Amino acid sequence: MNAMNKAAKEKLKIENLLCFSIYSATHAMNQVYKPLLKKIGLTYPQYLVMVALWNEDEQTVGQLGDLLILESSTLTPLLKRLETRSHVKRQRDPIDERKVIVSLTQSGRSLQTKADDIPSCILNASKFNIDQVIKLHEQIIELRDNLLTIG
Amino acid sequence: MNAMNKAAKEKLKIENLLCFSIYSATHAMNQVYKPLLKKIGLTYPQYLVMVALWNEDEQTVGQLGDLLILESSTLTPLLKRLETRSHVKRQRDPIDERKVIVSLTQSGRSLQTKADDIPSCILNASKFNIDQVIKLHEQIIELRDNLLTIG
DNA sequence: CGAATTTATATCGCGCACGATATAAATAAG
DNA sequence: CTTATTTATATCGTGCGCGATATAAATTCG
Repeated sequence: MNAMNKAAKEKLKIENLLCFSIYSATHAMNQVYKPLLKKIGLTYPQYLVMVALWNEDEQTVGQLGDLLILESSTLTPLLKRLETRSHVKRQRDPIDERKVIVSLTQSGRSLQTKADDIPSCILNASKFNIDQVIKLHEQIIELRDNLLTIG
Repeated sequence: MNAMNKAAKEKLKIENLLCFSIYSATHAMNQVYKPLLKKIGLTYPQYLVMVALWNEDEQTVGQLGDLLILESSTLTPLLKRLETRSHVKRQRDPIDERKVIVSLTQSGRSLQTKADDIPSCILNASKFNIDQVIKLHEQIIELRDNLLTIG
């Protein structure tokens, strides 16, 4: 192996690590969220759905899927679990019966207050300041959107 | 709500988005890897194990778990699937029968060549240059390790 | 209008990922 | 040496997450 190949290999290795760092950062993040969310009986993906609904109530499965970048095959069972715990209601749109409108119940709305301190706990755990967080966030969004626009 | 609270809410919202950006970036990354890995019949977590073994053959389940930050409850079934496809061999350490040593088969070694071009494909898809990748990688590793050192 | 196509959600199968627990080997303690 | 504890892996149950497919409503096209 010549120097050229070796340098190329190094580059590829570093790039490889980026994907692994994101992959393992997701798991780490989940570990921090888990005990906080356990108190209010939510998983992280369920929490994301609730955050989406707290921001804007009465969204269709499709809208939630577009926002969270998840398929109906992921959302439908998740939403059913949230419905079982009576945090959300699922009902067909009377105007377009193909759509299912997901809305908050009183129980779902009351969860918001209980979840209020979670973001600050996560920020503390990250040990990053706001500027770092904003910059990192922007870069990751850019990376993500680059990856998503392959086709 | 006063200005103070509003500013605080904004901060928390941005921080919230960081976690979501990492979460969705992981999914985006998986989408790019999937067609590339499909050609050689691996999933992304399986690919990570193979990369680990290509770097250093004959590692225990525990060593792989430490490296990839995964539990035995995740690795054992995954390694069994890799064994079924005859990419790896699993055998108890004769010196310490609690340990299971995972080693590459000829088939597993031959996969490395077939996987050679994957890292460059991912780098291209990211549309990032090496310097960006290195910096982003370092930040994410720092974030991840901060999150992992809560206890 | 009526058939073909598109759109929105749901179902199914498979592979993670982890917490809780089990099992068995190795080590420590008495 | 025997018992207790620790260590390493495996098993089980639950919840994602997605591709492939199904179903039914809405829209388009002839």
